[in-house]
Amino acid sequence: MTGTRAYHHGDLRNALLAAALEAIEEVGPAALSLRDLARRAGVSHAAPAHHFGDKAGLLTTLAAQGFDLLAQALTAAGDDLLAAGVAYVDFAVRRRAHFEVMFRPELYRADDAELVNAQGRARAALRAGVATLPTRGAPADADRDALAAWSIAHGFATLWLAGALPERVGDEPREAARAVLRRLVT
Amino acid sequence: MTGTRAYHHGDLRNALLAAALEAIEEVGPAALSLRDLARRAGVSHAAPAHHFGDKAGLLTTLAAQGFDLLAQALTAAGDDLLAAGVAYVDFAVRRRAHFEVMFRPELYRADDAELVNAQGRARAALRAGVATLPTRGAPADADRDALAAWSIAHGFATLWLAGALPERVGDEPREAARAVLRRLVT
DNA sequence: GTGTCATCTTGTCAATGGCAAGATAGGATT
DNA sequence: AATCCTATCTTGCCATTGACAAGATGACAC
Repeated sequence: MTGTRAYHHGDLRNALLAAALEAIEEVGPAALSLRDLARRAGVSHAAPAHHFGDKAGLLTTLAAQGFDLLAQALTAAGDDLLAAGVAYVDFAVRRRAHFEVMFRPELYRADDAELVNAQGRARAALRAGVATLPTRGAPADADRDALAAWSIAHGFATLWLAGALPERVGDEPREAARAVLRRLVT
Repeated sequence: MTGTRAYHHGDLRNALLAAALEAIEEVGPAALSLRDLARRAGVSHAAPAHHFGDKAGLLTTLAAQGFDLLAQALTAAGDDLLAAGVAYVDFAVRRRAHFEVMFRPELYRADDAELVNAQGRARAALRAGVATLPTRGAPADADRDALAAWSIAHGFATLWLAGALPERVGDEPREAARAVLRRLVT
């Protein structure tokens, strides 16, 4: 992979993004070091700046990528709300680096056009899943139901990632999430 | 407040903690700068190290303080689960700096004794509130119910803090939280 | 009055982000 | 084929930061 091409890396942009995902899984998005990424990719310390401007630029790209991947994952989960919730948690755990960046807007440029578009796609996919939830009470409660579903999935995912959950929950996020989400959905 | 006492500040430790809370609300816990805190308190750049060792030490103190405050807030909310959930969200919003540190364990020393104790108190207060939830199905579901309640409150709180919620949710976290939590509790 | 110790300062070093200026290469134009 | 052109990458630099070491100061005990 790391063929030492002289001067021109060939695919530095993607190599840096891949290295960033690795590094974020190790030390978190805030402690990310552009110079470390450059070392991992075998280029000089200033090379990343050309492709992303600054650290916020790189994280903006990752966040947009993340919202896009989340939209895909939710869409693939289909119309079943429970399945969508499990897919949400599964996404957070398997694409941990992306997920952690996505919900830390102080680290990236939240007004980036491509990012905002990807956010819209993810939001739409979320709403599509919630539409199958039997409305309790007035139909105007749809918004609240959507929020409740998003909240419980998001809360479980972040607590899982933070290591805040008791051990007896187990090490299988999908199963544990399904059991918890069922409490709201059924 | 900032009386320029020569050499001995008098209450530097607390002054630094207060400055840290301010700074975290402005730039987040990861971007916290010990030297900035020193400047805010009017002392030299190395003064914080004496009281907290390093940055992780200061954040460990804040996290422990936060779990303690959360335990108090949940206890004060009483036995009503809905009230406890609202108190949880209210805590996250009003004590944002504490809350953000608490759930970022990579920033502090998670094995600190005082911290672990405070975590235990918060956890106990949480469980006490959940005990009032009518168990659905087998009694062994109590754990799942507790997790579900914690997840939905935590998720709503973090989404609120991340600014991820749509504007139509409003600007009153307590009311919005009550509406969402009711979906699970009732 | 003296000693002792917590508190705080000054000085230093390595690492980082970001900027500026320059070097290189690959492709387009002629 | 020769030249230009532009994206890509490098080297060099500076300010900021966290952390450490050594020293200065003053409060308090005796």
